[in-house]
Amino acid sequence: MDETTSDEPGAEWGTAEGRAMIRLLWDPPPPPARGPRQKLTLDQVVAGAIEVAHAHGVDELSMRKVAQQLGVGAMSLYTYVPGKDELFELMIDRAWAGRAMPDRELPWRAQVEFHAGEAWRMYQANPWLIRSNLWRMPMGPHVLDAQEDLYRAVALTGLPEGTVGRVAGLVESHVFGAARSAVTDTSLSARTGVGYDDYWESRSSFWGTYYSPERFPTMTRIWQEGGFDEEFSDAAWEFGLGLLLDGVERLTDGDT
Amino acid sequence: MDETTSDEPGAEWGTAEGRAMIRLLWDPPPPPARGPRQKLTLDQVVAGAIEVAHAHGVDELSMRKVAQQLGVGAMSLYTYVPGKDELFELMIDRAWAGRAMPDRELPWRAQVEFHAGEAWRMYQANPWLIRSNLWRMPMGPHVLDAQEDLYRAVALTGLPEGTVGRVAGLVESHVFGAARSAVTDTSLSARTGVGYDDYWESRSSFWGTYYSPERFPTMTRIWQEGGFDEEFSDAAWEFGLGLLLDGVERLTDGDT
DNA sequence: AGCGATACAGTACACCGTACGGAGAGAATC
DNA sequence: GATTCTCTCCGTACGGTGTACTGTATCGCT
Repeated sequence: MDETTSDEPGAEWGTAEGRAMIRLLWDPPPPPARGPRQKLTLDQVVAGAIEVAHAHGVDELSMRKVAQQLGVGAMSLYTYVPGKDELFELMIDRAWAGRAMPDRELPWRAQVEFHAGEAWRMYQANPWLIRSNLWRMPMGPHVLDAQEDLYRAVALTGLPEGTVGRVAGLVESHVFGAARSAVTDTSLSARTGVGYDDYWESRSSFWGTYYSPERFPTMTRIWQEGGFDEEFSDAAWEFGLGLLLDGVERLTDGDT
Repeated sequence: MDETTSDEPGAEWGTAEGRAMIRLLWDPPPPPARGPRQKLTLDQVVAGAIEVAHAHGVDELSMRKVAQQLGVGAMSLYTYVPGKDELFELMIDRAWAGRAMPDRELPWRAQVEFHAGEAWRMYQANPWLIRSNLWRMPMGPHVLDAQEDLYRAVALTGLPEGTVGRVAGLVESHVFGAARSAVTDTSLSARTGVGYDDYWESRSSFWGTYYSPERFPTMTRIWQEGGFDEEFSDAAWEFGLGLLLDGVERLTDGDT
């Protein structure tokens, strides 16, 4: 930690750290001119980390495991990356790199729906994105490109700028929430070895002992009507998105 | 990983674990009849853990710290609680216990908005709820009571059961997402010692070096119009909720 | 009084992120 | 060609984590 705390206030080291991270995200890693050749590339390190997250789950993601996966010593990773947090930011930006962009000829609603679908795909393909408390959105090129394009699509509505920002945030946030539910459920299933239906049975002591239809009448009614059956399918989040975009359409109609 | 795969299918140990957790959540802790008197109560343990989470942040929450806070040895906690995960589930249910219920005489929309406001308050008062990857919604009495009441309020719309479940989920998920943004931002500020505006300045190398208005025209426009200024206020999530409930109202109108 | 169950807590183990320092590789300089 | 300087790789170590195990002290019951 060379903090180099000079006379300037504490904002300074934040800059140094931030600059290093930004450079890591935006610049291709400069090949080491002087010393011995590197055994790996930054891309390989990030890919290896993602592989570990896929194989063992994000909770098991550790520098030692990543290093083992790549066939190097644990401390060697620190020549590619300042630390685990930074490695994780790179993983996130790489996941966002897989998001396709919608056809710009489509109407705005179709474009926004396309973006939401891509986000959903991304979370399904990379569940480790959701199950981590390390996550703050990095200012990586792929993240920003995708966000910019979503903003652009929403801006086609002609709504004022502030509203465009909010609506785009709502769309991302909504898909994230739906994915969080789905991933939490499936990862729970994987961990306990029981599926969605079995899970409730396995806690049947609860239903017999503590649950009473008198205390939870609405939940009971919804459950009886099968309202919880397709909770974690595509239909669930598409329904919510539809509601949201209906609201947006109403905004645009009243606007003119 | 001792899976103890006996002749019964894997649901078996899940049951034992689950039953213990459910009992912990729903039954007052049985006072130990036989041995020496306990120095603490389960409630005190949970309260101490929450205190630690508040004081040091959820990342610093550890069994040793909780024990120290309570003036006992680390291992003594395990006589009250099977492990850290279970303790955390108890913390969550306790947080939900603080959620007030709306006046049942109000129209459904006001009741739902009240619930959303309570959820927002809860997340603001307990930021550790959001910054943890341990979180899966426990089937605790306070969680279920609050959810039941939200379902009840949504059901006042007269929508079909499946839709009621989805809308309620959307409301909770929306507030959670907004709170996640807000909490992530403020905790980031606390950690780096720089506020929202300063943060961007501290990464100013990015704006000068890599950001180009040509690549991100919409973001630039929104930023210029001040569209990102009040991102983390109450207005932000209330706007989204309004959009959502507008969509719901449209559903009910078309229903009759 | 003695027995058996139980709470408390010390020690230990495996694992984590990462600071530090040494050994060796290879380009740049003399 | 010899030297110097930089940089990679990695072994070791430190302080932290959750928690299994074990021993001891304490209490209610017989």
